[in-house]
This record gives sequence, C-alpha cells and structure tokens, in this order.
Amino acid sequence: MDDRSAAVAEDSSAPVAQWLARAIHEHRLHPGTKLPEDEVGEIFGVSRTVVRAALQKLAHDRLVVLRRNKGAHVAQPTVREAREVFEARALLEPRTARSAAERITPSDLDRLRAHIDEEHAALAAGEPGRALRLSGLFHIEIARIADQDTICQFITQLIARSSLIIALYWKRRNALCESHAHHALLQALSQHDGAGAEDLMKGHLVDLVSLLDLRNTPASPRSLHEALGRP
Amino acid sequence: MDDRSAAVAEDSSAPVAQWLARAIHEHRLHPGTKLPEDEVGEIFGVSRTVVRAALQKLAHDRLVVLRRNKGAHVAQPTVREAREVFEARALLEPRTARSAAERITPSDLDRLRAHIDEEHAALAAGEPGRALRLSGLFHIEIARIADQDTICQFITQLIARSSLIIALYWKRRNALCESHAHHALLQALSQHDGAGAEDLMKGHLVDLVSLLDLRNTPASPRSLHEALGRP
DNA sequence: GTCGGCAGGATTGTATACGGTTGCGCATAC
DNA sequence: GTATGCGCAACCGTATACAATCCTGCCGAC
Repeated sequence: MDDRSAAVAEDSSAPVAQWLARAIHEHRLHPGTKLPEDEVGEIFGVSRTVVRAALQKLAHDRLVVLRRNKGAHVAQPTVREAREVFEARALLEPRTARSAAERITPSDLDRLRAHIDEEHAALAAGEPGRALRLSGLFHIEIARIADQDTICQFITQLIARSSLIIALYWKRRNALCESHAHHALLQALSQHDGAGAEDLMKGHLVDLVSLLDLRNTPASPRSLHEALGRP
Repeated sequence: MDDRSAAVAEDSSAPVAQWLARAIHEHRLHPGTKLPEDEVGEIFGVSRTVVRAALQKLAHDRLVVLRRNKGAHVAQPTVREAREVFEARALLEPRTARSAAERITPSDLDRLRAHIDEEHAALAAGEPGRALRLSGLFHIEIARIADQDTICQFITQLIARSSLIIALYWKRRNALCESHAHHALLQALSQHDGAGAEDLMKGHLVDLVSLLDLRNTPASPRSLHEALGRP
C-alpha cells in the first residue's frame, strides 16, 4: 500500500523497478531471463531511459546482472553467492529480531499476523510465488519493527536475492512449509522475548539453508569454460 | 588495483562514480554540496547520461541524495542514520574480522601493513582526508580477506557513509589517532586470533562512535526551519 | 516599506537519434 | 554434409533535443 502507488508520481523508474523486482521475487521471472530495454519500456509505456535507471537499480541490488553490450539478465546467483547471502542474513537478522521483540507494538503484531494469514491463503490458493514473497515480507517487516532503516535495507536486498537462490537451489519444489517457524517467531515477539526471537531466527535461517541444495554444482546455465572443464 | 583502472574500459560511468566517491570519502566534497549534472559532465568530458548513471549509483549507496527536479547533493546523514550505520557495522565487522583472522595469509598481512604505513604517511604529510580514506580501506581490506564478497560490499558502503558521518559529527578535527586500534587488530590477525580480532573490532567501533558528537543536534547545514528555531 | 505575482534563466526528466557491437543466419565452398 | 565467411538484424552506449519544473530577481500594488 505504501510502496506501490505512492512513489509513482515521485520517480517514474521506481514502479518499473518494483514491478520487475516483484516478478523476480514471485518467481514469475526466472534466473537468466533476458530483459531487453526496448521490450520492458514498451510494456510500461516508458522510454529506454527510465528502463535503464530501473535496471541499474536492480543491478545494484544484485537482482539482475548488466554486461556491456549484452544487456540485462535476471541474476543467477552462484553457490558461493548463495552461501554468502545466508551468512550475511545470519549476521543481521537474529540480532534484528531481538531488537524487534523489544520494541514491538500491538499494531505491529497485527500486521505480522496478517502477513502470515495472507501467506497461508496464498499457499492454499496455489500461488507459491506469492506465498514466497509474503514470507520474505515477514522478515522485512521484522526489520522494520526493529526501527533500523539501514539494516532493513540490507535485509530487503538479501531477501530478494534469497528468492533467486531459492528459485535455483530449492530441493523440493512442493515443500514450502516454513510457516511454523514464522509462527514461533511471532509468539516470541509478542512476548517481548528478545533472546528467544534471536535464537528462533538463527535456527530458522539454518533450516532454510539446509533446505537448499548447495553442493558445489554450478548454477544451471553455467559458463561454458567451467562446464567443459577446459582452461 | 582491481577496482580503479580495470573497470574504466568496462563502464564509462564507473570512473565518474569512483572519482566522486573518493572525493566524498576524502572530505574534498562536503555534505550538502550540489552536484549539477552539466558541471560534472563537463569536468569528466562525458554527457549527462553517464553522469546520471554515476549519480544514481552513488544515491543507491546513500552517498548522495536525489530529489526530483532538485538535483543531486552530497548526502547529509542525520544523527539517527549515523547511529544506524555504526550499529550495522557493529553487527557485521567483528564477526568478519574473526573470519579474516582464520584465513589471513602473509601477503594479506603485507598489504594491511602497507595500508597502515600509508595512512601514517598521509597523516604526517598533512593530508587527513587521504588518511581517513586509507583508514576506511583498512576495514574494507579485512572484509576482503574474510572472503565474503556480499558482506564486503555492505561494509564498503557503510564505511563510505561513515566518512560522511565523520565529516559532520567528528568532535575534534585534529584527533585522528585511531591507528593504535588498527595496529592491535593487525597483531591479532597475524596470530590468527579470531576471538581477539572480533573483540578488538567491536571495541574499535565503540571507540569510533564515542568520538562522534551524536547528541540529537541535526546535521550542520540543517533545514533552515530547525536551524533558526523558528516554526 | 513590504508583500505578492510574474517572467526569465537554469536545471532536471524524458524521449529520441545515431553510432557501434554482438550474435545469428544464410549462402557458398570444400 | 560440414565448415567457414559474410551480411543483416537486434540491441546497447552515448549524446543530444525538447518539455517540465523550480529557483530567483524584479516590478508593481497596497
């Protein structure tokens, strides 16, 4: 409600970037998909100038990669990058959850419950992409509650990248049953149990990584040199 | 060596962004300074298109703020933002220093020593801006040694913002005597003392914050309303 | 003398044009 | 049938042009 329509009049490239980011987050745009400037511009009714600005923003968030004269593609995080992203989340999110527990308000709790409910509804409606995005928003909401804008922005970026990582490395497509962890987190937060929330978040992130297939296999459409093992 | 000259041929906006970032980091560009697109473009001999790309990159790193129809200005972090930046650093850097201690190599140590020496030389030569930048590079180098690209990028951004914060809130201009902490860190790193490095880094960051004047005074070229205390 | 409005200049937002590179496909030779 | 070289089409990089907006200074009215 606050990030969709409000910014439209402010910066015309923001809606393009947000729309693309959401599509990536919901797995409607797959890793490696090319994003030609002309095509995107035609879809949104804007010129390449504003599309470029949006793509640059996404590139800075590591959601797309920009290669000179090759255009923009949805990023394909490597296994190494996947590990790094979750290591960074492990450094940031548990302590942030603790802060959130200490200053959470009833209206915050309501919003978190609404997130979980919406996530359940999306899963029940057979929209796993939407559920995944809402699951990410749950984490972002916790960072927002912690009232740390800077860390919240880092976490937002990391969660978006996590969505790409999940698209590439998730072990079993059907198993998106992480709502239990979010329920437990909600419980700890509602009781202002900072230490508990910190531990739960730590464990939750470990669980997430354990559901990824991060053996040293390269990303699916890997670079040919590595694929053929020739120097 | 890897981020200065190599990227020049790759992306023409990168050198502009790097030059501006360095000038900000070295306090040659002060918070609040306007950066007109035409002027910057003329300096670098490029058109506004590429300048805009550079400014957007810097805006994403929070070194400049972009306001619609108002142009780009060097950012003026608020007290709140200053606190947040150092809180984020406190979450990221100590653990990163520990990782660095565990995997540091002799050549890494040489590079760190060179950084410290250069920093001393800059101070002796009466170039506090250069010394500050080198001091920041010391932290970035540690993150690089830890071999965590993602976290390294976050830290790089946070250190650049720290430079702006120091420009605004440093208590005594003359006292840039933090080289002792870096020496102690180097010692711990050279002995692969992860726990020691983590503690030293934590303390170092606390010391840094204590040298800032973060009472709830607004930023120096604050909004006129607040500056004059008139409603 | 002060306030309000208006016009001019300056600066940004967006679109488009042009040049260069890449990559693909086809035709031809072997 | 396969390989090689050429040509074309698509796309990106950059510059520039035009429109919209904002700031500033001046002028007139009260």
